[in-house]
Amino acid sequence: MNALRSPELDETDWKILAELQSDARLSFNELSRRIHLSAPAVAERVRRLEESGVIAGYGARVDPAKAGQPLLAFIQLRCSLSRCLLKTTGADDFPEIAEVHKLSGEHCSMLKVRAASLGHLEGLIERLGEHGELRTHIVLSTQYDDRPLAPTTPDREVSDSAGWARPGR
Amino acid sequence: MNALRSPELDETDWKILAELQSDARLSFNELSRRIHLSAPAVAERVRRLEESGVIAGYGARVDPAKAGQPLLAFIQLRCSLSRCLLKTTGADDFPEIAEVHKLSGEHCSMLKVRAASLGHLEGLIERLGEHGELRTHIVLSTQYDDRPLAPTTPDREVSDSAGWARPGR
DNA sequence: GGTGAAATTGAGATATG
DNA sequence: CATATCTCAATTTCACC
Repeated sequence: MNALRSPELDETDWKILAELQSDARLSFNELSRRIHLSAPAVAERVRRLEESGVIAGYGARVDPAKAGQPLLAFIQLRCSLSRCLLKTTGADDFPEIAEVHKLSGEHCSMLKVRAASLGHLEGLIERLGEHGELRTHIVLSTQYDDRPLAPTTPDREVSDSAGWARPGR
Repeated sequence: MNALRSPELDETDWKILAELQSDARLSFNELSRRIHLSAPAVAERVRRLEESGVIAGYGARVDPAKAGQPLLAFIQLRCSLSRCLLKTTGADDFPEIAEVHKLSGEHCSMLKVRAASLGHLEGLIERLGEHGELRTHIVLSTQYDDRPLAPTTPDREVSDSAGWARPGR
């Protein structure tokens, strides 16, 4: 179910990912033109990226505001350890929940929710309040939403092991 | 540049959006089959959804962990009002920033960032710290990430105006 | 990884029920 | 507005260099 080796992505792979993240419907022809490679070569790379799971899928990006849900909020849930949300009730009961992350710190969860109106958001918060104490941050505006994943600059990763040499030799 | 009327999305539109969010590469034929409509009708609806901006685009979903950036964190930035991030320095200098939201409350911003390692994250936090006091929440695990936008259940929106009747009559 | 050609597939338009 | 069919164009994929 997993790729064997670490999916080391080279520069070409990142070019492909950049193009495909901004337009999932590019044909191999067009894609090969943009990154200056032959179509079969690109197809092979894309196939590998899909199989290894780096590319998880292709989806339409829906503008929440244009779709009638202009309000965005982050909600921190401080719930008793095992009675967290999604254990007592599925998240399917809350279509307005876009993301759920388990946080370090005080056994909290971070929710990202969307709502159609302040009234709607108020009701949602009330329903969520039953699962624990919560702290709500209402978003006033969004500068960047879901920016495409870009390669990490390798020059800064060196400090990961705090400069220790490998014990090998 | 804008649609004239409010983009009232009916049930069929939401079916289309659901399918397209989970698979952006569906052909009109396949799509029409799934929602039980004719291909031309579907094509017309999709065209309208694109033109009105409800569908903002189509993109590949990249798995950050599989792409070498397994760490996720939320960072609240408490910066002096006008010297907020993205005014002194562009966000292009920070490829690891996935989202930037301006928050209500204490003039804060909410950042969502991804990193390759704890060392990488540490360096990022240091660099961000120059823009103001910050509070970091490291994500331990993610239950839901970017769930597809779903229609808001209309039964709860009624309470928006707190039950007041229209003054018309 | 590049090049070529053949086969499959989907888009668009038209005419009809 | 749904259906059917047709045509055209585009892309995928294969075999070989």
